[in-house]
Amino acid sequence: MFDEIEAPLVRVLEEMEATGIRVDGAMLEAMGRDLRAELERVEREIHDLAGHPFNVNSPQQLRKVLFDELGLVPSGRRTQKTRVHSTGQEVLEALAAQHPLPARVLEYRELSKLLGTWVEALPKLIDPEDGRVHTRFHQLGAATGRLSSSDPNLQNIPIRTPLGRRIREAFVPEPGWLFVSADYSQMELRILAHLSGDPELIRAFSEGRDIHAYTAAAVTGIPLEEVTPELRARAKAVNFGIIYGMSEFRLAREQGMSRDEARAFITAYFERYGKVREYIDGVIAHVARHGEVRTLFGRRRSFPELIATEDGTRGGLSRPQREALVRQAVNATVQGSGADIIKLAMVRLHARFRDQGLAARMVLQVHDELLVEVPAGEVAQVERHVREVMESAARLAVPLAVDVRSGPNWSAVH
DNA sequence: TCAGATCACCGC
DNA sequence: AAACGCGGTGATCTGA
Repeated sequence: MFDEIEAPLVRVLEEMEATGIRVDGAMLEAMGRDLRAELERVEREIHDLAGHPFNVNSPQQLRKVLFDELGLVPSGRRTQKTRVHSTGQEVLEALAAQHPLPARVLEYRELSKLLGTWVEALPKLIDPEDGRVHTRFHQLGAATGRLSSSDPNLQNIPIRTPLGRRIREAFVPEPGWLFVSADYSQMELRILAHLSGDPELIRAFSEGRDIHAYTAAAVTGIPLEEVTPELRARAKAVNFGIIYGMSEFRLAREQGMSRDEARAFITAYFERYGKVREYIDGVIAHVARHGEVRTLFGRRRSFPELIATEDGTRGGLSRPQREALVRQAVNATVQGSGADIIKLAMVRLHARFRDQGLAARMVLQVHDELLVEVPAGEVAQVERHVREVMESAARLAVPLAVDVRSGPNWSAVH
């Protein structure tokens, strides 16, 4: 782990930080003008609906307007520390049925988030020397072995909404260069298939299936062709939820199912993917004995509090505390193995570019994606090298599939 | 003016 | 009592 991955990665990250990534400041300034105008319009609508002005950015003031003044019925969801009524996204979506204001607030929040966190912040961080933004990569920024990124964080640039995606358009290569983006397809589920050895999950990936649709069919017994988008979305939630140790409570809440339906779905999942259940139980037993878990390549994360005591007590932890640590331990094997694999790929890809005399250079890593800035004439070669290096970084029981695309900005490659 | 807590929300 | 893992950032609020 240290000699072959972390030690050589130091220089790779150092070079990526020094290289930075080019950001089109003028484009963001123009977006900023549009967004500010739009934000003011939405803000006026909100104030009209409330009957008076207030700071929409203040959950405290918003709470007062929604629940005291307009008399909307709270959902029951409370905030974490102060246990007051939440004004979070899910709550506002539900409240939208009662009054037009919550939907406007959701709109306001999207605009204000994009404007404040990226559109206004990024231009200030462009180095006037080279027109590029130089993030910091923290090699062990996450407890699982993942990188983190700060000042600015370039691992959480928007992509989900159309407006958000426009921010990615401002990330551009040098004139005459292109971006090549490569991302591991369903990386963590493939790792789970490998670690658990589950034959059904392995078959799905080996046959190149749409894993969420496949799971939906496998769990319900419905033929693959008859899986509806809604059913597929539920299966997708379960596929991810398994990696995170999701409860039936949350699945039910988020998918609009009853507790019984959610429980049945999860039960059916483990009946179909039995080795996944065994794998999770195996990790839990291992950490109870050794107080640590290991990833595919031997990275360790310590959980001393989870070592089983002689008398079977929980070592001073409440049940929720212990369960939270167990979820962390199980997830760390999967997420950490993903980190191992992409970090090794980065080390090898850097060496490959050097050995092949290519000018191409890695500029970003976003957990399962590498973004490379490439002279136009090298694109075809680099695409081949990137795919080859990433796909062969680990030999798993399933193929490690990589999607590779090139384009003129960071939005165009997705 | 500043630090820390809180809430909310962006990504994988 | 809590309920899905890993991060970072901005706005607000509070108190020094």
